[in-house]
Amino acid sequence: MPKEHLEARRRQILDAARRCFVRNGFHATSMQDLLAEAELSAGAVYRYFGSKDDIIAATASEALAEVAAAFAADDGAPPPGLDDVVDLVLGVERPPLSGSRESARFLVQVWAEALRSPSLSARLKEVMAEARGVVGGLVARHQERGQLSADVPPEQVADVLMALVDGFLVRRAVYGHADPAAFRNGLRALMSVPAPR
Amino acid sequence: MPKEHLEARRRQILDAARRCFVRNGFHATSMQDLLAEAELSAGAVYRYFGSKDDIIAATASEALAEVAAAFAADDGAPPPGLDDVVDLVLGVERPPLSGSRESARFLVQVWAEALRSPSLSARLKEVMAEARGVVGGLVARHQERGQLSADVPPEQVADVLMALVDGFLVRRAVYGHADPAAFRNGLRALMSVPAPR
DNA sequence: TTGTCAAGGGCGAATGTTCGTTCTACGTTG
DNA sequence: CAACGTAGAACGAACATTCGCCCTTGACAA
Repeated sequence: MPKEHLEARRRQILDAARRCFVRNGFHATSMQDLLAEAELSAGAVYRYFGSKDDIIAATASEALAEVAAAFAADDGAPPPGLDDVVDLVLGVERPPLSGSRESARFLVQVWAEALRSPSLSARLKEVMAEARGVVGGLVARHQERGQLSADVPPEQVADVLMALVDGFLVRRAVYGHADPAAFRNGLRALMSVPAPR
Repeated sequence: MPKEHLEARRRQILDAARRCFVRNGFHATSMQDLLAEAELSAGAVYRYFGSKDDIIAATASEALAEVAAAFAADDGAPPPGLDDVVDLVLGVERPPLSGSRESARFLVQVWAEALRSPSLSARLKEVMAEARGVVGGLVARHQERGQLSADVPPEQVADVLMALVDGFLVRRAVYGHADPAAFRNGLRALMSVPAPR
């Protein structure tokens, strides 16, 4: 009886917490908000988590794990077109990262929280460093095939691609209007600009 | 006596508030933190601002005004190279927007806060819509000169450019390592990718 | 089958703290 | 002396967290 029930309760709490945090941010969400959303009492929740900070850390960590998984899944995959990389990472077809506007909103909150939590910041940098490696590898393979000028460090291109993803997430979370197809279209156009001067 | 002194006090409070908010976020900053940073008493601060929310709104609004000004300054300017647009907007030479890591951090906090404040969200969308118009205009002029394929709506390209800026800000704020020159370099490489397939 | 008991999950009022805000008394200045 | 700014103690509300009690559950003895 215990094992699976305990895990289910934990999930119930984390899911409720995520909904609250998406709606109101970490620090503007009170424990009472969270308890109401989870339909649980204070005593019950505190049996599973030691403090509110623990719950914040757990939800944030889970979200980052999803991001890491989304990038790791592309590692070693047959090298797609370079803008397909963006597609993948925008999660047009890959649910975890881009799930919906809620995921984007939550990630923005995580960024903000990482600005004041050293441990969260460390974990975030870790995840992004790994992702940079994966994307950098894809870029390098394109360079070997001559589809991209080879005299620029692959990491620099990877940084730009990942910044595009972050920027897209911001637009989806904050501004609302973020159509992946239109975005891809714009990027495609940008990628065909001739060298300057 | 009154006029300029009042304005100076207001500035003193807003500057202190900004420092606090950058350090700890809006809601994890207490009034006492703020009072200590401003070296003022509660009574003094509440003479200038009605509530903590007013202070949050004022600092956020000020930051957005700086962003708007940075974009507006480029309107009607002689059309630079398309990656120069990115330079401008990254603020390599334009202090207000990119000032430093602190500005980027503060903007991330503003994004997060906009997720729960309708009025701030509205103001943010307003500013970004205007910026989109400016950048879209620059893109359109490039299209007229044949420097960019003309069969794509300028706004779509503008969205990508602005997402790049947002993404760059995230990286500067959160991950620390964000060298504008390297970024520009990576983007330059990306912009010379031949058409796919 | 039925009665008993120990264990533990769950509850929600109570707790002490900290929050944002207000109020009154005290300089300071023109 | 009047008027204005400022300070800091004081206030109620709301916060995160704790604590003692209830109820359910499963094993076991009768």
